[in-house]
Amino acid sequence: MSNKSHKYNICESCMLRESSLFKVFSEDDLHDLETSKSCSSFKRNQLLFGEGNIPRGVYLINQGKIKIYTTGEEGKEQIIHIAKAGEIVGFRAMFSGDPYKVSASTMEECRICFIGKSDFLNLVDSNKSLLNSLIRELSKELTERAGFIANMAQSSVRVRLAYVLMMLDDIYDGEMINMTREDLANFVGTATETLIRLLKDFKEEGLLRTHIRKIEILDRDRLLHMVK
Amino acid sequence: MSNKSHKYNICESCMLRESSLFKVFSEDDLHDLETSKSCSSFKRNQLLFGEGNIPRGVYLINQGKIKIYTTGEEGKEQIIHIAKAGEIVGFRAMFSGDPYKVSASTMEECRICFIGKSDFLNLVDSNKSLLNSLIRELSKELTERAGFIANMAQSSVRVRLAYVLMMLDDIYDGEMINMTREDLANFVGTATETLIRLLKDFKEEGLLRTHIRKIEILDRDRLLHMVK
DNA sequence: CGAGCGATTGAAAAGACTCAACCACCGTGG
DNA sequence: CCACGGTGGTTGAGTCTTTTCAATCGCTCG
Repeated sequence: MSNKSHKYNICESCMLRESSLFKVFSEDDLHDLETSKSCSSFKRNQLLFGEGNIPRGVYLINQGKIKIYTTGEEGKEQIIHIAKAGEIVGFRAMFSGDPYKVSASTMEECRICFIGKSDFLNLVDSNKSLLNSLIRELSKELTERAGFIANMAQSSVRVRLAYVLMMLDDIYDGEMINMTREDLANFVGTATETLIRLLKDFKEEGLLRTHIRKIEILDRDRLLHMVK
Repeated sequence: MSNKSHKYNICESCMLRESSLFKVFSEDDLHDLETSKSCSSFKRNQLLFGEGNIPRGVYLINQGKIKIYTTGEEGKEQIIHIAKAGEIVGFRAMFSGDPYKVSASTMEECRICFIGKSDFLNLVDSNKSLLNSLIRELSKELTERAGFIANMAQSSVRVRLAYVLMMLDDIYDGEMINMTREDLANFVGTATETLIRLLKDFKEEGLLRTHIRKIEILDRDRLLHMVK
Protein backbone atom coordinates (compact mmCIF):
# COMPACT_ATOMS: atom_id res chain seq x y z
CA MET A 1 0.00 0.00 0.00
CA SER A 2 1.70 3.15 -1.25
CA ASN A 3 1.82 6.07 1.10
CA LYS A 4 2.26 8.59 -1.69
CA SER A 5 -0.57 10.80 -2.71
CA HIS A 6 -1.36 11.59 -6.30
CA LYS A 7 -0.75 15.24 -7.13
CA TYR A 8 -2.54 17.18 -9.81
CA ASN A 9 -2.97 20.87 -10.41
CA ILE A 10 -6.07 20.97 -12.49
CA CYS A 11 -9.08 19.92 -10.54
CA GLU A 12 -12.33 20.71 -12.22
CA SER A 13 -14.45 20.02 -9.22
CA CYS A 14 -12.34 22.12 -6.86
CA MET A 15 -14.33 23.50 -3.94
CA LEU A 16 -12.39 26.73 -4.15
CA ARG A 17 -15.38 28.53 -5.61
CA GLU A 18 -17.80 26.95 -3.20
CA SER A 19 -15.97 27.74 0.01
CA SER A 20 -17.67 30.48 1.96
CA LEU A 21 -14.31 32.03 2.64
CA PHE A 22 -13.43 32.35 -1.01
CA LYS A 23 -16.77 33.63 -2.19
CA VAL A 24 -15.37 37.11 -1.88
CA PHE A 25 -12.86 36.64 -4.69
CA SER A 26 -13.15 37.73 -8.24
CA GLU A 27 -12.65 35.21 -11.01
CA ASP A 28 -9.28 36.79 -11.74
CA ASP A 29 -8.09 36.36 -8.20
CA LEU A 30 -9.17 32.79 -8.31
CA HIS A 31 -7.38 32.23 -11.58
CA ASP A 32 -4.14 33.50 -10.04
CA LEU A 33 -4.67 31.21 -7.14
CA GLU A 34 -5.27 28.33 -9.49
CA THR A 35 -1.64 28.41 -10.50
CA SER A 36 -0.24 28.49 -7.01
CA LYS A 37 -2.22 25.69 -5.42
CA SER A 38 -1.66 21.99 -5.73
CA CYS A 39 -4.33 19.39 -5.22
CA SER A 40 -3.78 15.90 -3.89
CA SER A 41 -5.68 12.79 -2.96
CA PHE A 42 -5.26 11.31 0.49
CA LYS A 43 -6.13 7.93 1.88
CA ARG A 44 -7.69 7.36 5.28
CA ASN A 45 -5.52 8.08 8.33
CA GLN A 46 -2.91 10.19 6.61
CA LEU A 47 -1.31 12.99 8.56
CA LEU A 48 -1.55 16.50 7.09
CA PHE A 49 0.54 18.05 9.81
CA GLY A 50 1.58 17.14 13.33
CA GLU A 51 1.99 18.91 16.63
CA GLY A 52 5.25 20.84 16.58
CA ASN A 53 5.51 21.11 12.78
CA ILE A 54 6.17 24.49 11.22
CA PRO A 55 3.18 25.73 9.20
CA ARG A 56 3.99 25.93 5.48
CA GLY A 57 0.57 26.72 4.11
CA VAL A 58 -3.12 26.06 4.37
CA TYR A 59 -5.27 23.16 3.29
CA LEU A 60 -8.56 23.60 1.51
CA ILE A 61 -10.71 20.50 1.78
CA ASN A 62 -12.46 19.50 -1.42
CA GLN A 63 -13.77 16.22 -0.25
CA GLY A 64 -13.62 14.16 2.93
CA LYS A 65 -13.28 14.89 6.61
CA ILE A 66 -10.25 15.87 8.66
CA LYS A 67 -9.87 15.49 12.39
CA ILE A 68 -8.00 18.15 14.33
CA TYR A 69 -6.66 16.80 17.62
CA THR A 70 -4.08 17.05 20.32
CA THR A 71 -2.11 14.14 21.64
CA GLY A 72 -1.60 13.61 25.36
CA GLU A 73 1.63 12.27 26.79
CA GLU A 74 0.13 8.77 27.16
CA GLY A 75 -0.84 8.88 23.49
CA LYS A 76 -4.52 9.55 24.12
CA GLU A 77 -5.97 11.80 21.45
CA GLN A 78 -8.47 14.55 22.04
CA ILE A 79 -10.38 15.55 18.92
CA ILE A 80 -11.04 19.29 18.97
CA HIS A 81 -12.73 19.76 15.66
CA ILE A 82 -13.75 17.90 12.53
CA ALA A 83 -13.34 19.85 9.32
CA LYS A 84 -15.38 19.04 6.25
CA ALA A 85 -15.44 19.95 2.56
CA GLY A 86 -15.18 23.69 1.98
CA GLU A 87 -13.25 24.39 5.17
CA ILE A 88 -9.74 25.73 5.34
CA VAL A 89 -7.49 23.95 7.77
CA GLY A 90 -4.32 25.20 9.37
CA PHE A 91 -4.44 28.93 8.94
CA ARG A 92 -4.51 29.91 12.60
CA ALA A 93 -0.90 29.01 13.22
CA MET A 94 0.17 30.86 10.07
CA PHE A 95 -0.59 34.27 11.46
CA SER A 96 1.32 33.69 14.63
CA GLY A 97 4.13 31.82 12.92
CA ASP A 98 4.25 29.43 15.87
CA PRO A 99 4.49 25.68 15.30
CA TYR A 100 1.23 23.77 15.26
CA LYS A 101 -0.18 22.91 18.67
CA VAL A 102 -2.51 20.35 17.12
CA SER A 103 -2.35 17.61 14.53
CA ALA A 104 -4.59 17.05 11.54
CA SER A 105 -5.29 13.80 9.75
CA THR A 106 -7.77 12.40 7.30
CA MET A 107 -10.68 10.30 8.55
CA GLU A 108 -11.63 9.03 5.10
CA GLU A 109 -10.49 9.40 1.48
CA CYS A 110 -9.89 13.09 0.91
CA ARG A 111 -9.15 15.49 -1.89
CA ILE A 112 -7.30 18.52 -0.63
CA CYS A 113 -5.76 21.66 -2.13
CA PHE A 114 -2.61 23.00 -0.60
CA ILE A 115 -1.85 26.73 -0.79
CA GLY A 116 1.63 27.83 0.21
CA LYS A 117 2.14 30.28 3.04
CA SER A 118 3.34 33.26 1.01
CA ASP A 119 0.64 32.82 -1.63
CA PHE A 120 -2.01 32.69 1.03
CA LEU A 121 -0.65 35.65 2.96
CA ASN A 122 -0.44 37.73 -0.22
CA LEU A 123 -4.00 36.84 -0.95
CA VAL A 124 -5.12 37.86 2.48
CA ASP A 125 -3.07 41.01 2.35
CA SER A 126 -4.58 42.13 -0.92
CA ASN A 127 -8.15 41.48 0.04
CA LYS A 128 -9.70 43.11 3.03
CA SER A 129 -13.01 41.33 2.74
CA LEU A 130 -11.17 38.03 3.06
CA LEU A 131 -9.68 39.35 6.29
CA ASN A 132 -13.16 40.20 7.47
CA SER A 133 -14.41 36.76 6.56
CA LEU A 134 -11.54 35.20 8.44
CA ILE A 135 -12.33 37.24 11.52
CA ARG A 136 -15.97 36.27 11.36
CA GLU A 137 -14.99 32.64 10.91
CA LEU A 138 -12.59 32.74 13.85
CA SER A 139 -15.16 34.47 16.05
CA LYS A 140 -17.72 31.84 15.19
CA GLU A 141 -15.35 29.03 16.07
CA LEU A 142 -14.39 30.72 19.29
CA THR A 143 -18.03 30.92 20.27
CA GLU A 144 -18.62 27.29 19.34
CA ARG A 145 -15.65 26.31 21.38
CA ALA A 146 -16.97 28.15 24.42
CA GLY A 147 -20.07 26.00 24.30
CA PHE A 148 -17.98 22.90 23.86
CA ILE A 149 -15.83 23.76 26.87
CA ALA A 150 -18.87 24.37 29.04
CA ASN A 151 -20.33 21.07 28.02
CA MET A 152 -17.13 19.12 28.51
CA ALA A 153 -16.42 20.65 31.88
CA GLN A 154 -19.86 20.36 33.42
CA SER A 155 -21.78 17.49 31.94
CA SER A 156 -21.81 13.76 32.51
CA VAL A 157 -20.31 11.57 29.82
CA ARG A 158 -23.84 10.70 28.79
CA VAL A 159 -24.75 14.30 28.02
CA ARG A 160 -21.35 14.95 26.46
CA LEU A 161 -21.99 12.09 24.06
CA ALA A 162 -25.39 13.52 23.14
CA TYR A 163 -23.74 16.89 22.51
CA VAL A 164 -21.03 15.43 20.31
CA LEU A 165 -23.56 13.37 18.38
CA MET A 166 -25.47 16.56 17.62
CA MET A 167 -22.28 18.23 16.40
CA LEU A 168 -21.50 15.22 14.24
CA ASP A 169 -25.03 15.08 12.90
CA ASP A 170 -24.48 18.62 11.60
CA ILE A 171 -21.05 17.82 10.23
CA TYR A 172 -22.19 14.67 8.44
CA ASP A 173 -25.27 16.54 7.23
CA GLY A 174 -27.60 13.82 6.02
CA GLU A 175 -25.07 11.02 5.81
CA MET A 176 -24.63 8.63 8.68
CA ILE A 177 -21.95 9.46 11.21
CA ASN A 178 -18.96 7.40 10.17
CA MET A 179 -16.03 6.98 12.53
CA THR A 180 -14.45 4.37 14.75
CA ARG A 181 -15.66 3.99 18.31
CA GLU A 182 -12.21 5.00 19.43
CA ASP A 183 -12.30 8.30 17.54
CA LEU A 184 -15.74 8.96 18.90
CA ALA A 185 -14.51 8.25 22.42
CA ASN A 186 -11.59 10.61 21.78
CA PHE A 187 -14.04 13.30 20.78
CA VAL A 188 -16.25 12.84 23.82
CA GLY A 189 -13.20 12.48 26.04
CA THR A 190 -14.02 9.13 27.58
CA ALA A 191 -12.90 5.51 27.55
CA THR A 192 -13.91 3.48 24.51
CA GLU A 193 -15.72 0.97 26.73
CA THR A 194 -17.79 3.67 28.39
CA LEU A 195 -18.69 5.06 25.03
CA ILE A 196 -19.85 1.68 23.76
CA ARG A 197 -22.01 1.12 26.82
CA LEU A 198 -23.64 4.51 26.42
CA LEU A 199 -24.27 3.92 22.73
CA LYS A 200 -25.99 0.71 23.72
CA ASP A 201 -28.18 2.60 26.21
CA PHE A 202 -29.08 5.15 23.55
CA LYS A 203 -29.86 2.35 21.14
CA GLU A 204 -32.17 0.70 23.64
CA GLU A 205 -33.89 4.03 24.23
CA GLY A 206 -34.56 4.29 20.50
CA LEU A 207 -32.37 7.34 20.03
CA LEU A 208 -30.13 5.85 17.40
CA ARG A 209 -29.11 2.74 15.52
CA THR A 210 -25.55 1.47 15.29
CA HIS A 211 -23.80 -0.16 12.38
CA ILE A 212 -20.22 -1.12 11.82
CA ARG A 213 -18.29 2.14 12.10
CA LYS A 214 -21.52 4.02 11.56
CA ILE A 215 -24.22 5.62 13.65
CA GLU A 216 -27.69 6.56 12.48
CA ILE A 217 -29.46 9.23 14.50
CA LEU A 218 -33.15 8.37 14.91
CA ASP A 219 -34.46 10.90 17.42
CA ARG A 220 -32.62 14.17 17.03
CA ASP A 221 -35.11 16.11 19.13
CA ARG A 222 -34.76 13.93 22.18
CA LEU A 223 -30.96 14.04 21.96
CA LEU A 224 -31.04 17.80 21.63
CA HIS A 225 -33.31 17.96 24.63
CA MET A 226 -30.77 16.04 26.72
CA VAL A 227 -28.15 18.63 25.94
CA LYS A 228 -29.98 21.87 26.58
CA MET B 1 -25.58 50.54 48.12
CA SER B 2 -25.84 52.31 44.77
CA ASN B 3 -25.65 50.22 41.68
CA LYS B 4 -24.74 53.12 39.45
CA SER B 5 -21.26 53.47 38.17
CA HIS B 6 -19.40 56.72 38.00
CA LYS B 7 -18.84 57.90 34.44
CA TYR B 8 -15.97 60.05 33.31
CA ASN B 9 -14.47 60.62 29.91
CA ILE B 10 -11.04 61.80 30.76
CA CYS B 11 -9.00 59.08 32.32
CA GLU B 12 -5.34 59.84 32.57
CA SER B 13 -4.29 56.37 33.38
CA CYS B 14 -6.28 54.77 30.60
CA MET B 15 -4.79 51.52 29.40
CA LEU B 16 -5.65 52.39 25.83
CA ARG B 17 -2.06 53.07 25.01
CA GLU B 18 -0.81 50.02 26.83
CA SER B 19 -3.10 47.48 25.25
CA SER B 20 -1.27 45.28 22.80
CA LEU B 21 -4.15 45.63 20.39
CA PHE B 22 -3.99 49.39 20.30
CA LYS B 23 -0.24 49.68 20.01
CA VAL B 24 -0.70 49.95 16.28
CA PHE B 25 -2.48 53.28 16.44
CA SER B 26 -1.05 56.70 15.88
CA GLU B 27 -1.50 59.37 18.50
CA ASP B 28 -4.06 61.03 16.23
CA ASP B 29 -6.17 57.93 15.98
CA LEU B 30 -6.07 57.57 19.70
CA HIS B 31 -7.10 61.16 20.17
CA ASP B 32 -10.17 60.60 18.00
CA LEU B 33 -10.98 57.55 20.00
CA GLU B 34 -10.61 59.51 23.18
CA THR B 35 -13.74 61.46 22.37
CA SER B 36 -15.88 58.46 21.54
CA LYS B 37 -15.16 56.28 24.52
CA SER B 38 -16.59 56.53 27.98
CA CYS B 39 -14.91 55.21 31.09
CA SER B 40 -16.67 53.88 34.15
CA SER B 41 -15.97 52.36 37.51
CA PHE B 42 -17.58 49.08 38.43
CA LYS B 43 -18.00 47.32 41.73
CA ARG B 44 -17.51 43.61 42.28
CA ASN B 45 -20.06 41.29 40.69
CA GLN B 46 -21.53 43.72 38.24
CA LEU B 47 -22.76 42.42 34.91
CA LEU B 48 -21.24 43.95 31.76
CA PHE B 49 -23.44 41.97 29.44
CA GLY B 50 -25.50 38.81 29.65
CA GLU B 51 -26.23 35.82 27.45
CA GLY B 52 -28.73 36.83 24.79
CA ASN B 53 -27.98 40.58 24.91
CA ILE B 54 -27.32 42.41 21.68
CA PRO B 55 -23.72 43.65 21.46
CA ARG B 56 -23.52 47.44 21.51
CA GLY B 57 -19.79 47.90 21.73
CA VAL B 58 -16.59 46.65 23.23
CA TYR B 59 -15.08 46.98 26.68
CA LEU B 60 -11.47 47.84 27.27
CA ILE B 61 -10.36 46.86 30.73
CA ASN B 62 -8.23 49.44 32.52
CA GLN B 63 -8.15 47.79 35.87
CA GLY B 64 -9.61 44.68 37.43
CA LYS B 65 -10.61 41.27 36.20
CA ILE B 66 -13.68 40.13 34.29
CA LYS B 67 -15.03 36.62 34.12
CA ILE B 68 -16.55 35.38 30.88
CA TYR B 69 -18.92 32.50 31.46
CA THR B 70 -21.92 30.58 30.29
CA THR B 71 -24.86 29.67 32.47
CA GLY B 72 -26.35 26.19 32.39
CA GLU B 73 -30.06 25.61 32.75
CA GLU B 74 -29.70 24.68 36.42
CA GLY B 75 -27.85 27.94 36.99
CA LYS B 76 -24.41 26.41 37.16
CA GLU B 77 -21.82 28.73 35.66
CA GLN B 78 -18.90 27.65 33.54
CA ILE B 79 -16.10 30.18 33.41
CA ILE B 80 -14.51 30.16 29.96
CA HIS B 81 -12.00 32.93 30.32
CA ILE B 82 -10.80 35.59 32.72
CA ALA B 83 -9.90 38.88 31.11
CA LYS B 84 -7.46 41.27 32.76
CA ALA B 85 -6.29 44.85 32.33
CA GLY B 86 -5.40 45.64 28.72
CA GLU B 87 -7.78 43.13 27.22
CA ILE B 88 -10.73 43.97 25.04
CA VAL B 89 -13.89 42.12 25.93
CA GLY B 90 -16.91 41.49 23.77
CA PHE B 91 -15.68 42.07 20.26
CA ARG B 92 -16.25 38.56 18.88
CA ALA B 93 -20.01 38.88 18.80
CA MET B 94 -19.74 42.30 17.12
CA PHE B 95 -18.47 40.92 13.86
CA SER B 96 -21.17 38.34 13.57
CA GLY B 97 -23.87 40.63 14.94
CA ASP B 98 -25.33 37.70 16.85
CA PRO B 99 -26.42 38.11 20.46
CA TYR B 100 -23.88 37.18 23.11
CA LYS B 101 -23.62 33.49 23.88
CA VAL B 102 -21.76 34.25 27.11
CA SER B 103 -22.00 36.65 30.00
CA ALA B 104 -19.33 38.92 31.45
CA SER B 105 -19.12 40.28 34.96
CA THR B 106 -16.57 41.90 37.19
CA MET B 107 -14.72 39.83 39.76
CA GLU B 108 -13.34 42.83 41.62
CA GLU B 109 -13.46 46.63 41.43
CA CYS B 110 -12.89 47.54 37.80
CA ARG B 111 -12.26 50.55 35.63
CA ILE B 112 -13.49 49.98 32.11
CA CYS B 113 -13.73 52.00 28.89
CA PHE B 114 -16.67 51.42 26.65
CA ILE B 115 -16.34 51.99 22.89
CA GLY B 116 -19.53 51.99 20.87
CA LYS B 117 -20.04 49.52 18.06
CA SER B 118 -19.88 51.95 15.12
CA ASP B 119 -16.83 53.76 16.52
CA PHE B 120 -15.05 50.49 16.97
CA LEU B 121 -15.99 49.15 13.56
CA ASN B 122 -14.87 52.36 11.88
CA LEU B 123 -11.61 52.10 13.69
CA VAL B 124 -11.11 48.53 12.56
CA ASP B 125 -12.14 49.36 9.05
CA SER B 126 -9.67 52.18 8.74
CA ASN B 127 -6.74 50.28 10.10
CA LYS B 128 -5.56 47.09 8.55
CA SER B 129 -2.88 46.41 11.09
CA LEU B 130 -5.56 46.40 13.78
CA LEU B 131 -7.37 43.76 11.77
CA ASN B 132 -4.18 41.77 11.66
CA SER B 133 -3.72 42.13 15.39
CA LEU B 134 -7.26 40.97 15.96
CA ILE B 135 -6.72 37.91 13.81
CA ARG B 136 -3.56 37.07 15.64
CA GLU B 137 -5.33 37.56 18.96
CA LEU B 138 -8.26 35.39 17.94
CA SER B 139 -5.94 32.69 16.64
CA LYS B 140 -4.04 32.70 19.88
CA GLU B 141 -7.20 32.33 21.93
CA LEU B 142 -8.45 29.59 19.68
CA THR B 143 -5.22 27.69 20.25
CA GLU B 144 -5.41 28.25 24.01
CA ARG B 145 -8.94 27.02 24.01
CA ALA B 146 -7.96 23.85 22.18
CA GLY B 147 -5.58 23.04 25.01
CA PHE B 148 -8.25 23.83 27.55
CA ILE B 149 -10.75 21.55 25.85
CA ALA B 150 -8.28 18.70 25.73
CA ASN B 151 -7.54 19.13 29.39
CA MET B 152 -11.18 19.38 30.44
CA ALA B 153 -12.23 16.41 28.39
CA GLN B 154 -9.46 14.01 29.30
CA SER B 155 -8.06 14.76 32.70
CA SER B 156 -9.13 14.00 36.24
CA VAL B 157 -10.46 16.88 38.29
CA ARG B 158 -7.14 16.92 40.10
CA VAL B 159 -5.16 17.60 36.93
CA ARG B 160 -7.80 20.02 35.67
CA LEU B 161 -7.37 22.01 38.88
CA ALA B 162 -3.61 22.10 38.42
CA TYR B 163 -4.12 23.31 34.86
CA VAL B 164 -6.52 26.06 35.88
CA LEU B 165 -4.22 27.15 38.70
CA MET B 166 -1.41 27.53 36.17
CA MET B 167 -3.66 29.65 33.96
CA LEU B 168 -4.66 31.77 36.93
CA ASP B 169 -1.07 32.13 38.06
CA ASP B 170 -0.36 33.72 34.68
CA ILE B 171 -3.45 35.88 34.80
CA TYR B 172 -2.76 37.14 38.32
CA ASP B 173 0.89 37.59 37.41
CA GLY B 174 2.66 38.02 40.70
CA GLU B 175 -0.39 38.73 42.84
CA MET B 176 -2.11 35.93 44.69
CA ILE B 177 -5.02 34.27 42.95
CA ASN B 178 -8.09 35.94 44.36
CA MET B 179 -11.50 34.41 43.77
CA THR B 180 -14.19 32.54 45.64
CA ARG B 181 -14.02 28.76 45.86
CA GLU B 182 -17.25 28.66 43.95
CA ASP B 183 -15.87 30.63 41.03
CA LEU B 184 -12.80 28.45 41.02
CA ALA B 185 -15.00 25.34 40.99
CA ASN B 186 -16.95 26.86 38.12
CA PHE B 187 -13.73 27.31 36.22
CA VAL B 188 -12.50 23.78 36.81
CA GLY B 189 -15.97 22.43 36.18
CA THR B 190 -16.45 20.55 39.42
CA ALA B 191 -18.43 20.68 42.66
CA THR B 192 -17.29 23.21 45.24
CA GLU B 193 -16.78 20.47 47.81
CA THR B 194 -14.55 18.47 45.50
CA LEU B 195 -12.53 21.56 44.76
CA ILE B 196 -12.01 22.30 48.44
CA ARG B 197 -10.87 18.77 49.15
CA LEU B 198 -8.36 18.90 46.32
CA LEU B 199 -7.05 22.27 47.46
CA LYS B 200 -6.51 20.69 50.84
CA ASP B 201 -4.57 17.83 49.26
CA PHE B 202 -2.42 20.30 47.31
CA LYS B 203 -1.84 22.26 50.48
CA GLU B 204 -0.69 19.15 52.33
CA GLU B 205 1.63 18.32 49.45
CA GLY B 206 3.20 21.76 49.80
CA LEU B 207 2.07 22.94 46.39
CA LEU B 208 0.20 25.97 47.64
CA ARG B 209 -1.09 27.89 50.62
CA THR B 210 -4.69 28.96 51.02
CA HIS B 211 -6.05 32.15 52.53
CA ILE B 212 -9.53 33.57 52.66
CA ARG B 213 -10.54 33.98 49.04
CA LYS B 214 -6.91 33.75 48.04
CA ILE B 215 -4.48 31.11 46.89
CA GLU B 216 -0.72 31.37 46.94
CA ILE B 217 1.15 29.10 44.54
CA LEU B 218 4.27 27.71 46.19
CA ASP B 219 5.56 25.11 43.78
CA ARG B 220 4.78 26.13 40.24
CA ASP B 221 7.11 23.56 38.72
CA ARG B 222 5.48 20.61 40.37
CA LEU B 223 2.01 21.80 39.40
CA LEU B 224 3.16 22.30 35.82
CA HIS B 225 4.61 18.82 35.88
CA MET B 226 1.24 17.37 36.86
CA VAL B 227 -0.36 18.95 33.84
CA LYS B 228 2.05 18.05 31.08
C1' DC C 1 -5.96 -19.86 7.64
C1' DG C 2 -3.97 -16.73 11.09
C1' DA C 3 -3.02 -12.01 12.55
C1' DG C 4 -4.81 -7.93 13.96
C1' DC C 5 -7.88 -4.36 14.62
C1' DG C 6 -12.23 -2.75 16.15
C1' DA C 7 -16.25 -3.79 18.92
C1' DT C 8 -18.22 -5.65 23.04
C1' DT C 9 -18.99 -7.45 27.75
C1' DG C 10 -18.14 -8.28 32.83
C1' DA C 11 -16.48 -7.25 37.30
C1' DA C 12 -13.98 -4.63 40.57
C1' DA C 13 -11.95 -0.33 41.97
C1' DA C 14 -11.38 4.47 41.88
C1' DG C 15 -13.11 8.98 41.36
C1' DA C 16 -16.49 12.49 41.84
C1' DC C 17 -21.05 14.11 43.22
C1' DT C 18 -24.83 14.88 46.41
C1' DC C 19 -26.78 15.91 50.63
C1' DA C 20 -26.56 17.49 55.12
C1' DA C 21 -24.51 19.68 58.59
C1' DC C 22 -21.38 22.86 60.67
C1' DC C 23 -17.96 26.52 61.05
C1' DA C 24 -15.86 31.23 60.33
C1' DC C 25 -15.93 35.65 59.04
C1' DC C 26 -18.12 40.14 58.19
C1' DG C 27 -21.11 43.86 58.12
C1' DT C 28 -25.56 45.56 59.91
C1' DG C 29 -28.83 47.31 62.99
C1' DG C 30 -30.44 47.48 67.64
C1' DC D 1 -20.82 46.83 71.81
C1' DC D 2 -22.97 42.69 70.63
C1' DA D 3 -26.43 39.62 68.66
C1' DC D 4 -27.93 38.43 64.03
C1' DG D 5 -28.09 36.92 59.39
C1' DG D 6 -25.77 35.93 55.32
C1' DT D 7 -22.19 34.44 52.53
C1' DG D 8 -18.34 31.66 51.82
C1' DG D 9 -15.61 27.77 53.42
C1' DT D 10 -15.16 22.99 55.27
C1' DT D 11 -16.13 18.19 56.56
C1' DG D 12 -18.31 13.46 56.52
C1' DA D 13 -20.88 9.65 54.65
C1' DG D 14 -23.23 7.32 51.19
C1' DT D 15 -24.18 6.74 46.30
C1' DC D 16 -23.62 6.87 41.53
C1' DT D 17 -20.62 7.31 37.56
C1' DT D 18 -16.74 6.24 35.15
C1' DT D 19 -12.42 3.94 34.61
C1' DT D 20 -9.54 0.01 34.37
C1' DC D 21 -8.27 -4.50 33.30
C1' DA D 22 -9.14 -8.76 31.35
C1' DA D 23 -11.27 -11.50 28.19
C1' DT D 24 -14.04 -12.61 24.07
C1' DC D 25 -15.92 -12.08 19.48
C1' DG D 26 -16.25 -10.93 14.57
C1' DC D 27 -14.57 -9.26 10.53
C1' DT D 28 -11.11 -8.15 7.04
C1' DC D 29 -6.84 -8.59 4.77
C1' DG D 30 -2.66 -10.66 3.32
